[in-house]
Amino acid sequence: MNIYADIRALVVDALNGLVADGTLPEGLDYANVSVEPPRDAAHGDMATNAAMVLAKPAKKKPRDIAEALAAKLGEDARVDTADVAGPGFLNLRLAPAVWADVVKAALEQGASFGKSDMGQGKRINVEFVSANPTGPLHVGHTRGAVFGDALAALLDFAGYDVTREYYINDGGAQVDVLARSVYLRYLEAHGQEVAFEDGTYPGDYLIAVGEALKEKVGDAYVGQPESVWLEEIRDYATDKMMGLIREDLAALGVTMDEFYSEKSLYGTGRIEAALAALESKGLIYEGVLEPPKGKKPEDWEPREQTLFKSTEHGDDVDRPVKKSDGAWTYFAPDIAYHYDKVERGFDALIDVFGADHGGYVKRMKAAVSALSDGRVPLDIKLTQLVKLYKNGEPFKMSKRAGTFVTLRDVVDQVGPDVTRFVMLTRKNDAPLDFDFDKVLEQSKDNPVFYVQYAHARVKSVLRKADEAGIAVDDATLMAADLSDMLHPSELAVAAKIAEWPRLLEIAARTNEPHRVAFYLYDLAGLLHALWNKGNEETGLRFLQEGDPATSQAKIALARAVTVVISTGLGILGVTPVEEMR
RNA sequence: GCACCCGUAGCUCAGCUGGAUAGAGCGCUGCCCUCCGAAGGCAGAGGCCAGAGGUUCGAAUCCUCUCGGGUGCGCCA
Repeated sequence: MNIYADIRALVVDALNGLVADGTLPEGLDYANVSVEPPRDAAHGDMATNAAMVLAKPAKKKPRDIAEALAAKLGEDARVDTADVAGPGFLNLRLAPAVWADVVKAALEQGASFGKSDMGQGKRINVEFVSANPTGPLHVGHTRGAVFGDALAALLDFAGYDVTREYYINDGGAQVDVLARSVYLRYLEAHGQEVAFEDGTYPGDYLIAVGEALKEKVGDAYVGQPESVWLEEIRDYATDKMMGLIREDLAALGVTMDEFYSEKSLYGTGRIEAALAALESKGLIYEGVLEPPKGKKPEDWEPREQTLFKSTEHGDDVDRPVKKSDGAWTYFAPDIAYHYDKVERGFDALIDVFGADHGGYVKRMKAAVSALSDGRVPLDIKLTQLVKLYKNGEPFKMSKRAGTFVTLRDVVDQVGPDVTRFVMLTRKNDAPLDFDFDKVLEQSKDNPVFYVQYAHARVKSVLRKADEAGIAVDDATLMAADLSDMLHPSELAVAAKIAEWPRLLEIAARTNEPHRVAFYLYDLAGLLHALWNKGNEETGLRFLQEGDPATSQAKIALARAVTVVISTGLGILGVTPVEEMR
């Protein structure tokens, strides 16, 4: 049940009625007609801009249309009043029964409340994390992981068929570096002194891998040249690293549907096939790129390369797919990978990258546009940096020394639920401050706590009601008489609940799961406000001593709040708590 | 030099395919509470939405330019 959609349908019906009786001309486009919550509650429950949007095409004054529309809408039982305001807004005040219905719908639909079919079962691929398989995930990856997983859940809830996918960069030079680093640890396991030069990974996490390798192959590789061991150690090490990464993701509660190997694209003709597809469209040529203006690289010299004419699809310059020595650039397998996604039949693609990859957005979009002839949209979401703090002090880390803060460090300290919620308290493209102490604080300043507390408070009421012998199962609550739910604080909560399906549609359409987190915070705030009012006006308390019927009506509203909070937290991947401890 | 992201209250940030008098938390000021319906409550001050043009009935939102911050810019993934 989406009350906004219902009322919009009502408005459209009324408009059609006006067309039928000749007040409005035929053939009007209603696309821009919207029904929204007004910014100021004094304006009513909902407002529509229909009169203003249609004034020009209908060649009528907005206020005239609004008044005619108001008369029609007033006939519906759901509309109490319809007032023309300002330049032609139509403010609607809805019948109390509408809010009662919303509460009941939430109870009836439970965990499905807010689900929609906007996705129409379309297949959508969300690629995220895709960290190099050279070590454990760090904080930056954590944000991408949480964002991608929540986005996937959000889209799933909105009716899409979602695939969560991880692209394993196991085909480039970085996995050779990994292999050499593991080899050093392997020698170390054999008691040798080794030095970690630049261009190797010094992190401690490879010690165990070196030792495990020794267990496996003994001294077979000691003193041997790279040609003997590189390939095998590389495969062995990337395997181990992916195991590590899967465990990290599991600790955060993230499960991928698909791990796609870059290496599987090599030597199988896949890259060649993707480029042939581009070539057949006349988008591949041999050419020489202009050096970037202003900042010219020291060793720049013109070279002929194989280029993808990405400028035909919105990029700024054409991009090389082959190096001057004939080897593929990293971009070539990326093209092949995205070609594969298109060929697997996805209707839409989403890539989640770190903000430092912002420079690749246009070329990836160009590639997908070209490969799918513009059929498959690709949205690329960038996640900004996470700045770590402890007690308000910046938390320094150095990747060179191998002392970076890992996903594990974060999850072990504050838990997966807190980690996930906090990561979504900012829009994806805004930097995020993460303070290890503040996120655990039990105070109103902490959104995680604030939302969980609202949920726990209601759960506590349900327990107390049960102890008092009042039935509070959903079936009973659904049957409660809500006609006395008239206090502004109660109606504000009900109205917020009514916004839930609409909020989800907006969040899914914009691919912005953070909106769910902000919404939950607002909803929790309204619940707390109502609760606080109950301190003074005892008639607003959920539990009314000796009056089961009234209690059940009040509790129905509260229970509906927990339905939305637990569903919302579920989308964010956070477990709602039953009580605060 | 070019591209992308960002610029909203003292601070950290929301702001719906363009909608009415631009919101929240912190901080600040004032009042209230000391009740396990605990982990505070209520109210108030505080804004040229970086700046200038443009489109529109209407712009924080869309377009152009300027300023400021971040990221990136062939043979690294």
